[in-house]
Amino acid sequence: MLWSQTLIPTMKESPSDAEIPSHQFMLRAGLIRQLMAGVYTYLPLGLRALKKAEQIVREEMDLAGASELLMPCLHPVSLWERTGRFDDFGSVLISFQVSRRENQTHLALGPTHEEVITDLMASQISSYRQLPLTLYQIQTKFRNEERPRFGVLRTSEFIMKDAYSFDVSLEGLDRSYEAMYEAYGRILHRCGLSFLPVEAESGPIGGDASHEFMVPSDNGEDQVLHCESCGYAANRERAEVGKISDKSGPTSEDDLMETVDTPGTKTIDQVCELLGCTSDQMIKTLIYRADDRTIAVLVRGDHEANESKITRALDAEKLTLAEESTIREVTGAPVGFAGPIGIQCEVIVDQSVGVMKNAVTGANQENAHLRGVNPVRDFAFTQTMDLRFAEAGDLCPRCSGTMDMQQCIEVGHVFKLGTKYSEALDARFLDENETRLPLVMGCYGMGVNRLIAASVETRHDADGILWPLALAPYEVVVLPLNVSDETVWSAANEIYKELKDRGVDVILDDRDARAGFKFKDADLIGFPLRVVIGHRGLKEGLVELKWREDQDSSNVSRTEVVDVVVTELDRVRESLR
RNA sequence: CGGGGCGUAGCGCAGCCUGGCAGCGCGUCUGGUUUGGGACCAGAAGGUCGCCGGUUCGAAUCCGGCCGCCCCGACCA
Repeated sequence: MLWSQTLIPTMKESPSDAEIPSHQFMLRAGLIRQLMAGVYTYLPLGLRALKKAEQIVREEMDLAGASELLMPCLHPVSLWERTGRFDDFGSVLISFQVSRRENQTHLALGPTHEEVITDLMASQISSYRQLPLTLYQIQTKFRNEERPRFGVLRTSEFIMKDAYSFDVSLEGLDRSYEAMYEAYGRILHRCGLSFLPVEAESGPIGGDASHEFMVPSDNGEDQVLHCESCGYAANRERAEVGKISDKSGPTSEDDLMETVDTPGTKTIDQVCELLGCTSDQMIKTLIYRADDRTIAVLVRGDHEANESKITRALDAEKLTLAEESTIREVTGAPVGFAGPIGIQCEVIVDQSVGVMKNAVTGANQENAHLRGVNPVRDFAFTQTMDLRFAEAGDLCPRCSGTMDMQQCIEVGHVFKLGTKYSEALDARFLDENETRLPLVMGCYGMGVNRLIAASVETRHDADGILWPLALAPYEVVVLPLNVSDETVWSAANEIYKELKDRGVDVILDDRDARAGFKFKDADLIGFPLRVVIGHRGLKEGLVELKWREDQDSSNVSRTEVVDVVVTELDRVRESLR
């Protein structure tokens, strides 16, 4: 490609809308332009990077035994109603009415494709002999994000690889899941990304196992708890907290419980300030409605209750914070003064609360708290549970180590779905005993443009992007210092053509611009390898080679440069296999 | 959807408080000089000052409403 024949609008300055490096550099390097919040055009260079990521994904999916297909973006809403997800998705699903003759048809733009593919399988699969089967597509998804952000990291329209596996049994699903899990690791490795597979919350999509593939990055939206010593890693939503071994009960040195006046203190912070204590000395009492039950959940004041854990602990379907009227009913006080002592409902206790000494908590009467509260002595409970979000420094649930927490970008998510969708959409097959059974499903998503954004976000320096060879829009830039110098220009042109003939992905910067200007652009865009041709070098029969990630350049004979470049590229490609 | 910020030339910004010719830097175009890390000189083009309404002799500037974008939070197969 000749630079002058394509559109590469680089920018010297960063647009003020962009805050994180990936957004800034993708704009400045001329990869993307914004159309509206959360919606971006991929310019020629951006599209090339995207296509490279797609191709890696495609190769690894095929290698893992999956077959590519292409499903529609346009879905009938009726299909979404059959699985109940029209309501589940709410405003995230983009849906609208269109006129067809005298009728109105209700359509949606696909945010994911479990419904469409399961409906397809319902009509196409009839026998166990057709299974197992894994299908995938690479396609644009639409989600009306409440708040798109971070440039291309979280958008309303994005490209996803989504795969779906269909098996006769849970054992089969395990094998299909394993194959996708392995493929995801290979994809991320080939993209040059460092990553962490972590245990994840499967959420409303259902199913009993799920892992996310996380790329550590300060600007990621997810938090991952990770144990260095045993390798345990889990999304903060999911991460367990190791069992606290402290079994000490109350002692004679413990303070006696007393009531203190705390007028007008609605929050933990206000109580702490008034009583001169810290939030980790407080017991936070949250009143929940779990299906038909009212439950008080006790967590330490500085901890955050994890509603997923609470829901599981109670074996509940639906969990919501109680209404003010319910709180008054069980505590006899307005919101803000709840405590475990004398409360008129069931109480469950986080394990960190079980080992507290001389704690402060609500007195279940207006404008009063209790001081010197000691669990067991002052209020009874049969057991403690893990009910809160894990935090950095918490004990690892698998070994004796402690966990750290890191920000991550989620680039992939794999689920074991089971039969939720096949049952809802009646996708069944006959097994060898002539029994009609629902297909056992798994689904596997990967954000293709997130791969690109995550790469830029984690691989850049002050001057610009540091593309891995596998994702770079062009692997090599040929840069003649002065295109009006006939010998320089013809040498550059020849090298460019020879590289192209040898299958190298190369761009020739044929612009009539000053050297410094072209260097800045090459660094900003971050082509992995740069070949500089100038008259000084040519006089001695030399051209210059420089890797974007290296400090120093090297001089190579004009006659050998093409061979050297091809060999070097092969060497680097091999190391990323 | 709550809180905050911003909207003036392609990009980055000043001007607004205190109403009176719409500016600066970069980029673009023309000519010349330059040519290994975002050159220099001379000239030029480019604007419904986000939109609508109000106040005023006069509004980028003051007032009201709306829209858009960014950030924090809530939300997120």
